[in-house]
Amino acid sequence: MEFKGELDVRDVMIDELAQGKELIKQLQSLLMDASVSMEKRQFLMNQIISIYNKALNLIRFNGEPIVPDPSFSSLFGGVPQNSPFSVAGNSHMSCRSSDVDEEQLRPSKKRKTLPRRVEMVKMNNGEELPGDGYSWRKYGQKFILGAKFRRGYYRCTHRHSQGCAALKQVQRSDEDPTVSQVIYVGDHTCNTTIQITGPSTSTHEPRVHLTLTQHPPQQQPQIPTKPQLTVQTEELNNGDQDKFYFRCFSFSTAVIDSDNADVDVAGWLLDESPVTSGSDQFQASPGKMNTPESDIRQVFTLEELDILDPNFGFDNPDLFI
DNA sequence: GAAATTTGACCGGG
DNA sequence: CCCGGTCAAATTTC
Repeated sequence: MEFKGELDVRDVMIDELAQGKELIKQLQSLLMDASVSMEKRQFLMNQIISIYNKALNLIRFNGEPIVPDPSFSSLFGGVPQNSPFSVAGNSHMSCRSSDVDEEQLRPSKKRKTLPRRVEMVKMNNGEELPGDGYSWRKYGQKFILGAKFRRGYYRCTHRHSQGCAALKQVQRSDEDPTVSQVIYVGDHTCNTTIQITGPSTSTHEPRVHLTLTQHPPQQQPQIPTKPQLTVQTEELNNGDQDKFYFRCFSFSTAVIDSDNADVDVAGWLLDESPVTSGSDQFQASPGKMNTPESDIRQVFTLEELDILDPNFGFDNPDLFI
């Protein structure tokens, strides 16, 4: 049997350690913030430990394959047992599947597969998967050897209408049934828009529109992308009544598109607590969200949002109730 | 009635 | 031949 050369192993190690460094930076800022939950910190710490374990193993075994823990089925790509998987409390903490793909550690004769992204998702009420911004159609489920729960197979709803080839697989964790591992396979090539119109009164037209748009990729994507959020505003002059409701997605990038300003907002939005209120003032049109309205929560007023501030950051934890 | 889900059959890679 | 992934008919939900 043949394994990757020393150079490849070195590259993988550099990747791993660089990622570890990034996570430590994240952890550092989380530790400064008292409002961040213990689980979230634990999650990051476990990720860091996992990465350093892998790097150590690479050094110890000079790139030879590390036997994955059998309690992680093939779905988990050989993530060590001390991975974040056992840690509850975080939705949509994601990592590139290549992080855990043993193909990185040895050459494969298998044909190249579609890009994959792996996410650990904490389910709402321990039962239902929070929405990810896409519309999916289930096409199968199967018991996988060694797993307690069936794996669900989903494809993009727009597979036939737009030829979108995106797939996802969902499997509940054996250890923590309130957590599911979601694997996104391939990228969306569909162009879908979900529009949410803000609250209106009898005397005013709606003033805020949230539009979730998935654009087809411009180039060959390396990993599946996430949708963009556009916040469009009109007549921002009504003080307290300008509250609106924000969907709990995780985004890699959101775009605020105001009358005269286009503001790019980088950062991740994380679902951290159960949704509580506000769904009665919410309208969705013309499409529908693929999660229940209870998944919508009031987050901030327009004033708080400070929509014209180009430095506005969605990753400010104070925004989230 | 259309759309979504369930479920057993089928297929192909290893 | 086994197993993971997909298909498609049947069934359920909206």
